[in-house]
Amino acid sequence: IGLETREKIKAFAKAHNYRPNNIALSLKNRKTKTIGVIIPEIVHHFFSIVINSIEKFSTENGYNVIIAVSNESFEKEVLNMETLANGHIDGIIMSIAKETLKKQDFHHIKETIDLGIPVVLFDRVISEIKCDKVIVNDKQAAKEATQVLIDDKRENILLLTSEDYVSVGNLRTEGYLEALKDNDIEPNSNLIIKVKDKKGNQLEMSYLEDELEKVIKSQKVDAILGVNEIYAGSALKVLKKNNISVPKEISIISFTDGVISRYSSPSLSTISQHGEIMGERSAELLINKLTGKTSSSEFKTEIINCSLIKRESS
Amino acid sequence: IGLETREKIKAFAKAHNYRPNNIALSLKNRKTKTIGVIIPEIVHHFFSIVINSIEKFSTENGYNVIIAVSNESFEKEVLNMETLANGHIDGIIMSIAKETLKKQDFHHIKETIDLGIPVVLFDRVISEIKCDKVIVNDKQAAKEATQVLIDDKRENILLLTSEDYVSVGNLRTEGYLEALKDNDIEPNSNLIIKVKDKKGNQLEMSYLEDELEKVIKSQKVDAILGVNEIYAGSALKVLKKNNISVPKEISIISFTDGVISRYSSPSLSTISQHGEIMGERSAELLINKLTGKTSSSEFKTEIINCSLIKRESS
DNA sequence: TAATATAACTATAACGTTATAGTAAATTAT
DNA sequence: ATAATTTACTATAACGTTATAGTTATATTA
Repeated sequence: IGLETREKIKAFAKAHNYRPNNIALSLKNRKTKTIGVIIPEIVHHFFSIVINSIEKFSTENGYNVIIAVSNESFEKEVLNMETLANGHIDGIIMSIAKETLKKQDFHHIKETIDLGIPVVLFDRVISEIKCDKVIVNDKQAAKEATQVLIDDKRENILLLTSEDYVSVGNLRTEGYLEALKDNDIEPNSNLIIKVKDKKGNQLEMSYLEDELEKVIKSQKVDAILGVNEIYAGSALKVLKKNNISVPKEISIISFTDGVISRYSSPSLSTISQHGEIMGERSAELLINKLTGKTSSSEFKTEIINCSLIKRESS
Repeated sequence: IGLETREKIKAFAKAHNYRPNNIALSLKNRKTKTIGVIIPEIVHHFFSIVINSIEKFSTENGYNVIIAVSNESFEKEVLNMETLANGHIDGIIMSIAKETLKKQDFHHIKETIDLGIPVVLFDRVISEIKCDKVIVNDKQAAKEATQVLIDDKRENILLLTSEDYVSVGNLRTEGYLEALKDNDIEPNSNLIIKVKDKKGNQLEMSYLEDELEKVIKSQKVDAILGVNEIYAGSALKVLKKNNISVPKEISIISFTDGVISRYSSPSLSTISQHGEIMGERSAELLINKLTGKTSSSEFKTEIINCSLIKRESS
């Protein structure tokens, strides 16, 4: 088409301020240029960082982001997937809800993949599903953090972790145990608190606080490893209440490098899971699949290295 | 249509696991059943609460939520609006970026409204635009909080606020000044720190910390009112560093009832803006417009009452 | 000038859905 | 048995876009 006519058409379009209808385009092209993200929680430092990063990378690459929140519920996750899969999106990035992990029912994810919709799992993943994944070297990071505590002559390290079915909590527990073993320290089951999930985390936290108070009154504890900063932040409150000085008497290291860690006092040493990188990598993996840059039958698992950020609590 | 045939058709549909294509439906019905949300930041307690609440209410009412982040940038906000307005969404809920407020350029919002797309503004709003709005009684809340401090015999109240063009910061400053006036306290301009926006809030915070340190060393200060919890949290760090006890020597009240306030020590007394309610009301106002429940030419401004949550810092 | 290439214009089908309307068949009422 | 009514079936157009292909007009080359 000649340059002149092309300009004329563009001018005409602008004059009549024409805007292409994206819905019609989606129908025609059979793609929506939209990525669906399903996360368990949005009011959560790590997840909001990841979303932010997904949104950023996707926008730069011409994709919109649509967000659905499962609120840790299996039913809502299934519903979200079905809604999104019905034509709204080209692909899905997700982190699995706790309830789904507990139920071990992943049919909705498999069905979506079978429908030809690429899925990328991040952080909370399962080996059973064949798809791209982005995870953190949880076990190694927990091991290293535990080692740091041991090197500081702390041998009675209390672990604040989640229930077993949460994959990341589990891996972190493994790392903790391995570090103990490597240093010939006998693990003490009284020093492992598995925080029970309760609907509404108010209850969850009071459970943690009660349990922790019991333990520090009956056992020698000179360090705490928390699998997230809410647990560590709550622990700090309990210690303060009992006039235990941190890090002198008990030092603390926690997963999740969020805002609590930075503004608590003493500020918490944390293990950063680099949510920005996770988000970016997830979006990249998905967009590569969507644009056909990578084969739709080969799957990659990217492992992000955590890093320990030393602050006042250790 | 007879019951029998209806069942037969449904059975057939299920057998062939038919799923209606939402894109085709959107094209046909000229509505997408999707709400666009544009916010300045997502890694931010207040905004993530609001989004969560919008998402929840919208899902319950059969709407999806698509999120765009302006990152406080005018250009990105305009871009986001245009993308969303091109057929992706039925209506928009937004909070205006700082840069946009500074520039006072709201053409993109007006154009969207002129296109027949309903817009609801929340928290950061502007009177110039005719649309539904959901705000908080910022001025009154700041006034009341200041009064609480004055009633506690604090007369040298330092205000940590944002630059003038941010409407909420401005209103909170007004409330503070009014409370002083009501109590015949002469406002002292040295006690008002307007935190400069810097790209990347690392710098922003060190500015705040430097300024605050200067003031507390040169002036008598016995209370601090912060317009958000990041400012208050940073202030707490400065006070701790200078061995000033909170709340004994200086008491603190802060806007934004987030996670910093709860886990800092002493925990911060805050003014909650009730993000859940804001989100829900915003979604409700928009959906009412979309479903034709309310006239498209009448606009409401809902005012949410803040509430003071007393903790250890005051 | 004829042959060829380039550009401009026009028409149709398709993406998946439903609303509309018309016809045919079955059922019910008179 | 006929009329009236309900139900079943069929066909077409429309939402806004582009790909495809065919036709006509203009410009370039031999």
